[in-house]
Amino acid sequence: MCPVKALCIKGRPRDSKRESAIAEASISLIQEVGYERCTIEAIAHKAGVSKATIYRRWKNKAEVIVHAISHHAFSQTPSIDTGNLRDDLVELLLAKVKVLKGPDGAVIASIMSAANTDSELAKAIPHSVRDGESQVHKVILERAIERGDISPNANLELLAEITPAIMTYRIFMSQQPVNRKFIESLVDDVLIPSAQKIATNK
Amino acid sequence: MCPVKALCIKGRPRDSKRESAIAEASISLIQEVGYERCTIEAIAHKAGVSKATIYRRWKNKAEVIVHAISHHAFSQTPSIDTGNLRDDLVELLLAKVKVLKGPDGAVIASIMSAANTDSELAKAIPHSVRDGESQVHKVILERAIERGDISPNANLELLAEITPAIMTYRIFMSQQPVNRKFIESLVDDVLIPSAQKIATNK
Amino acid sequence: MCPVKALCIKGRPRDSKRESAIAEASISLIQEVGYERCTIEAIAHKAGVSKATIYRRWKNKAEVIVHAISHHAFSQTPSIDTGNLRDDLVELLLAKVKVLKGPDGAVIASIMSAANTDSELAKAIPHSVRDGESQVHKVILERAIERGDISPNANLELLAEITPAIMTYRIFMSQQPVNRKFIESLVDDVLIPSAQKIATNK
Amino acid sequence: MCPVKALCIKGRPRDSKRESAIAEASISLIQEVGYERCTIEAIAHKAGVSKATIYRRWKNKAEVIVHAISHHAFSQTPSIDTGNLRDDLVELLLAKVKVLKGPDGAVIASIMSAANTDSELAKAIPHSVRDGESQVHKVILERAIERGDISPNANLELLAEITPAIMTYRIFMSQQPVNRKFIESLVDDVLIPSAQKIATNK
DNA sequence: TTTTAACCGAGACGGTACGTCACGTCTTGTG
DNA sequence: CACAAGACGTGACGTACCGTCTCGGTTAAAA
Repeated sequence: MCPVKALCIKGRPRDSKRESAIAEASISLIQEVGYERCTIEAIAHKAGVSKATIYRRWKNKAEVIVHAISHHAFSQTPSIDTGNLRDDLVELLLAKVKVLKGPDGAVIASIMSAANTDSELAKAIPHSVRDGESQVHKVILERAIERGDISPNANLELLAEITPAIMTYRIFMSQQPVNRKFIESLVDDVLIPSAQKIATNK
Repeated sequence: MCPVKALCIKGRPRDSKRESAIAEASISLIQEVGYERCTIEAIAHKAGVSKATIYRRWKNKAEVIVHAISHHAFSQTPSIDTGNLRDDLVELLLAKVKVLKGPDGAVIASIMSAANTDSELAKAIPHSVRDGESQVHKVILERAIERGDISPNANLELLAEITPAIMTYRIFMSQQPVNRKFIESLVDDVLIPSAQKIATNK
Repeated sequence: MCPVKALCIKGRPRDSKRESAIAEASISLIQEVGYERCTIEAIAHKAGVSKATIYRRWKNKAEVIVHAISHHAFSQTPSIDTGNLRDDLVELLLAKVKVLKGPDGAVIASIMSAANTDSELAKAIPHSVRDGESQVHKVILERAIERGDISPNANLELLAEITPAIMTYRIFMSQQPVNRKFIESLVDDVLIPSAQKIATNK
Repeated sequence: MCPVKALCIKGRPRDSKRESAIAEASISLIQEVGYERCTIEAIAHKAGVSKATIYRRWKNKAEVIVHAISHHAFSQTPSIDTGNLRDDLVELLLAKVKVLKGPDGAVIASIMSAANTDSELAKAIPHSVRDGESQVHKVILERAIERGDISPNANLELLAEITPAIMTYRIFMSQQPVNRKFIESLVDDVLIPSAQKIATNK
């Protein structure tokens, strides 16, 4: 007999393998057909799972997607070390564009849809996205600090936020090209000056 | 008889008043109930128009919205003149946040939905958004140039693109707060250093 | 475990009460407003059922109606016994006219619409109509045989088919009156001679 | 000046060629695609005419069809003369079946639809159908009278009505076969006994 | 000859019903 | 209880056809 009533869960326990199957199915469906045509029924079928099993765990399509995204290992930008900050940043951004235009791009785009529908829950998503992204940023920037390429006044967090913001904006909203030329001007005209700024007159 | 065959339009001409009625109805519905609950039937009813009249012009709900947005006059940020660049920018960004969180915020958010579904046509949208936004930017920056506050090396277009990008990202995607503190650090740590950068090491 | 695989029905079984509710709703709507104004949505609403539930079972409005009709118990002509064949037949036909002009008339008329659209499935309908009709016929004719009023050469099935045919034709197609005078001449000039015919010269 | 006001018709007169073009287009569309898919727009297009021109003349689709049918020359059964009544009738009915199963069959079937929808106006239609059909009947029957094959008591009109009724019923409603065997039993067991009946016991 | 009024083709328009699709819930039998 | 299967109510979608209307342009009788 179960001594602690509240912990005594009767019946068949949930199979945790289902969670991951559903998450994987969701992501690959988004990559294949896009968010709009990624239906719950299709996810269920692809995951070899029934709809009830999905809705027993999450109350919404949005939450299903949120969970899938937040457990998705986004393709990582490779570690970069050219020896100087400027070229490190350019290479990093070029690598990021490649990711955003690859299969994970559709996933990122779907975040934006989900975010609109489900503003409350969408809050949780970008952490995972940002966390992954900022890792490489940090390495590059820390190396630059050691070299003395970056002013101690620099706002590193903000710098790490600007790049995904402007690239997402260009690629998914204004549909403008994000080529090497644009990236170089972004690095030379914004990121480097900001990283090297002398003092705040605040 | 019509002298120029190609110009001789047969049949009852489309009533352009319908187009604008539909566009207005779409926008105000998005503002009232959001993109998801803005149905074609509701638009038709509000515009005093039949569904057929809508689908005769656009093949999709997405295209209807795209058209509506691209013809929408977004609320403008007021003209600002504090006398110095830094405060101009802070005031400008504060005003923009207000807009993005007001009724037009829902409209902007809906752009992101439409953009996913309708990547081809979505290209046309942001022009209207950017064009409106960049106007005030230009005034502020030009005034700063006259005062000598901005280096001739500054990349003004890029500067004008960063602000909407990061604000949209924060508000609609990462759901992070966009308060005075954040805006000030954005201005002081990124925009000003970039505007005043001395030379390109390219 | 289900021992017989083929009989093991998975998933929630269809609720057969829905079928009958839909059929009843269809028939009563046809009786009330006629075939043309009997919409699927109205049927669904009257049956307390959703459109999807209807379209899950039948692929067409026509098939819905076909099913409804083929499960409808048409109002029966009462049993008749005047003691002689001639008057039995006259009374029977008068009773039938009454039925065809009553609520079931609209239903019979709708058969003709459905039959045009849905020639394949319409085959199934008239069984129900004929089966009900022929019952009373048989009783009358068998009694007449016992009395010796009918020649053993008579083609009883054909006789039983002529009356609904000519009455349907008159009422629904040529819109001619079907009054007592017409019925008497039909009985005296066609049915009785045919029933009493002496021999086939074939 | 026009002396009789009522007769004074100004403006471009209606082109009567349109009426026939519309009627022909209607009939051939019914023959090709059936009543259900014979739309006003298709008729207009096929007749090289605008919808307005159609609705200027008739207020309904039903009336358009009614007019077309009532001006349609149904394919005639050929004149028959085998020398005896029984074989004349059999040949006649076989010829009629052929007609009903040919292109005009669809037209006849459409009458039934129109009759249901438009009970008021449908009254006018069958005259044209019956008139054409009864012609051949009459010739055959009159010849039989001359030969003395038919009793002077026979109800010829009723006889002429039974055949189309039962054949229409079989072909379009109960979908039963109308083959030579059925036709012979109809002639031998019903038509001939009725035609030769000795006296009315009325 | 000019005016006038109805005709005509084309196709926009409001309306109504259709048949489809996805969501999220519910109901079976089975493990 | 979990689970697969799939029925169910709901509500929006996009389509099709009806019958009306509004254009520019034509045609024949009336003035």
